[in-house]
Amino acid sequence: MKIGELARQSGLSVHTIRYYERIGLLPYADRNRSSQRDYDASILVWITFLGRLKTVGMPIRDMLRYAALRERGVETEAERRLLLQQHRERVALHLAELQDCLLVLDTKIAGYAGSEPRMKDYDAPPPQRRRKPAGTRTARPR
Amino acid sequence: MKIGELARQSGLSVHTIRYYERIGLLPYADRNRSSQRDYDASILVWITFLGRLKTVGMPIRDMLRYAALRERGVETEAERRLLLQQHRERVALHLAELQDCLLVLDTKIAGYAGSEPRMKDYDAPPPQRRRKPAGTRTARPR
DNA sequence: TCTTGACTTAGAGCGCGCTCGAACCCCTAG
DNA sequence: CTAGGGGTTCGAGCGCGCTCTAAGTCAAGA
Repeated sequence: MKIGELARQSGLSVHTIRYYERIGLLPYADRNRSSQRDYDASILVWITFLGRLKTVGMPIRDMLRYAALRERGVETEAERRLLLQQHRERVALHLAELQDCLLVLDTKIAGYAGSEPRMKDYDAPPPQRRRKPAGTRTARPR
Repeated sequence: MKIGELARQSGLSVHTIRYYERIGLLPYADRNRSSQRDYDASILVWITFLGRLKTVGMPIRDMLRYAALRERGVETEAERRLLLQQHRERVALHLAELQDCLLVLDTKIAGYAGSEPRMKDYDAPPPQRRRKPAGTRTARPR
């Protein structure tokens, strides 16, 4: 499979695939005799997994650590597990925070919806006095 | 309240506060006679709200739209509600995705933990053939 | 009076994760 | 034979959200 095909199948752009290889997220791909990358379908499994790590917000530098461990084989499994677990915790925290905020947002949305009892907080006119008349960009000389 | 104090109380850095004012996320603050920003505590309410929008991943450009509407007063409430609702939907979707991925991660972690039955997929040696011998950076001349 | 430290501005720089451009190569169909 | 549509490399550029620097002002305490 050439890079364009892999792009179609993986959803990554050709540019991104090359970029990922460059930085080490994707293993160096064999080239055919015209120096074109020739992929095995199995790479899709790894790309899918990377996609999931990305979805859960793992930064590339951590994916790189994972990828490096993976290339070193079975002996690194414990370490890989740890890496995933640690990120898992971070995600769980973030998830909780997200849900909290979502609740607050919902309350606020509900407040906008009802015509009478409105949330006191954020809807008052700007708490600071008004913006300076436009064009008066802090005329203090230096 | 001067900017340093606001920074302490809000958790934003002084730099960030000034940046937010510059781009319009925070209303232009009054200056005292030495040109120093003088904040009213009520600004904290707005900053807190901004923080929540940030937590739920709203890009600054959307916060700006919201802030602009807010400065225009009560008549823009419907629009603001819409803005929040739309973002709410995006977040809800993201949340679901996140939870899915977390499940998959957990399965994988569990796979690493158990010594015998391991997930077939991602633990095989790299699906591509091995990385080129180090140092052989694509010697094809151009 | 002098020092310290918090403040001011304009503008440059940074880390992240891509994204694109230039200039070139190679294969295939018409 | 030629045109088109893939592919290749290196390296620059971009959008985001800050973050920092330089050079200066100002006010309070020793």
